[in-house]
Amino acid sequence: MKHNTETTTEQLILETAENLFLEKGFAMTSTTEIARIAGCNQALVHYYFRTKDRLFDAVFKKNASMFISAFLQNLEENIPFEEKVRRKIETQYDILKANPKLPFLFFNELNTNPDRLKLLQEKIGDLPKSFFRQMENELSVEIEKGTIRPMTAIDLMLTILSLNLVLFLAGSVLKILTGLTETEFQFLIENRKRENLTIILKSLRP
Amino acid sequence: MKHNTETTTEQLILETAENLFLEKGFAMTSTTEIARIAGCNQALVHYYFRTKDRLFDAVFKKNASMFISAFLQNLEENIPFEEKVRRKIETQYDILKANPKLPFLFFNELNTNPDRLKLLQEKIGDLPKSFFRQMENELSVEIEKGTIRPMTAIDLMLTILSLNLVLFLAGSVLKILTGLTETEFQFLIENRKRENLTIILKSLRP
DNA sequence: ATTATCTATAGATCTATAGATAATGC
DNA sequence: ATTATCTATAGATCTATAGATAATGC
Repeated sequence: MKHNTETTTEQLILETAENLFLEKGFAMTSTTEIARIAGCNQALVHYYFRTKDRLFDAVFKKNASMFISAFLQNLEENIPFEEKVRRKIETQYDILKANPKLPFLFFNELNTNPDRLKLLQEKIGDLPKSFFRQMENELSVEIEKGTIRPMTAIDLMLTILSLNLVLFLAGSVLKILTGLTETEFQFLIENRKRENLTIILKSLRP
Repeated sequence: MKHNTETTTEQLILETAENLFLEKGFAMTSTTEIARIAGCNQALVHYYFRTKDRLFDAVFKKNASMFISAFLQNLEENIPFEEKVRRKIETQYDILKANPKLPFLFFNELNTNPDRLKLLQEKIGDLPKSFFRQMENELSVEIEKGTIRPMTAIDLMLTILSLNLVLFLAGSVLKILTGLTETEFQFLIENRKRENLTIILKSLRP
C-alpha cells in the first residue's frame, strides 16, 4: 500500500460511502454496494470502519465542522453590524452551495436517529449559548441606536438560515414545483444569494 | 369485518405505516414492524397494499393534495395584494404546523427516488405554470403602481416557503443548534408565523 | 362464494466476522 | 511481524407469496 500522494483504500472507501449516502441516503446504501463501487471486497469496508454506523460517523466527522460553522460561526471582525450580517449571509450561502446535498443527509440522519442527535449536542457543547449571547449583545446595541427593529438573535439566525437553506434542502422538489428547467434552476441558485441579502437587510429596518 | 364507523384493518395499516414512515423514514420501516404495531400479521400488509412501495404511494396519495396546495394554491379572492400575501403565509404556515413531519418524509422520498419525483411531476401537470402566471400578473400590477419593489413570482413564493418551512424541515436539529428546550421551541413555533409575516411584508417594500 | 386473516416459507438481501493469503516495513 | 486484502459463511433480517382457515354477505 502506498501512503504517498495517492488516496489510500481507506480514504477511497470513505469518499465512496459519502457519495452514496448523499445520493441515496444511509439506509438505502449497503456496505456491499460501497465496496463494489470502491472496487474492493465488502469485508474491507468493515475492516477499516468496523460497522456501517461508524462509517457514517466518519463521514459526519469529516464534514461536521463545516456543517456547524455554517450555522454557528460568528464573524469576529470589528466591522459595522450591517456589513457583518451581509458577510454572514454570503459565507453561509457559499458553504451551502459548495455542499448542496450535505444538509439533507445530515438532517435526515439526525432526524431519524436520536442517538446521533445526542452526539451532536455533546459535540457542540456550549457553542450555541456563547454564539447567541454575543449576537444578542450586538443586536441590542443596534436596537437601542434605532438602526434596526427589535428582534431576538434566534429570530435573525433563523431568518438567515431559512432563506439560505431551503433551495438546497428541497432543491429537487422545488425544481418540479416551480416548473423550472435544470438550467433555470442553476441560474436561480446563482442569483438567490443576492435576493436573500436584500430580503434580510430590508427586514432589519425599524 | 365491520365497515361502520370503526376504522377498517386496511385503514389501520395505512395509518400505522404513515406514523412509522414519518418517525423513521421509509427505508428504516419494515412491513413486519408495521404489522406488529397495527396488531396483525405481516402477510396482511401485503394483502392490502401488495408491495411496500405501493403502501408508500397510498400514504402519499392520502396527503398529496394538502402538500401540493400548501405551495401552489392561489387565493382567488378579490382582496388587496398585501392582504393576499398575508393570508398565503398564514394558511401555508398553519398547514405545515398541522403536519410538521410530512414535508421531510416526502422531500426525502422524492429526493432519493427519481421515479416518485416523476410521478409528482405528472400529477401536478401545468399547475405550476398557471400558478406562477397568475402571481406574475398580480405582481407586475403592484410593481407598476410602485407599491412593491421589482421581484419575480418565484422569488416571492420561495421567500414565503423558505421562512415557513425550515422550522419544520429542520426542527429537531435546530432545537439542538439553538440550544432551546422543547417548551421554548414550541413557543418559537407559535410565534414564528408573525415574524415571517413581518419579514416578508417588509421585504416587499420598494 | 367471497373476502379477510393466518401460518409457513422461499429467496434475496445485508451486516459482520473468521480465517486464509498477499503485500509491506523492518 | 504487521498490515492489507481476499474468500467464505453465519445469522439476522426483510419482502413477497402460496396455501390453509376463519369470517362475512348473499
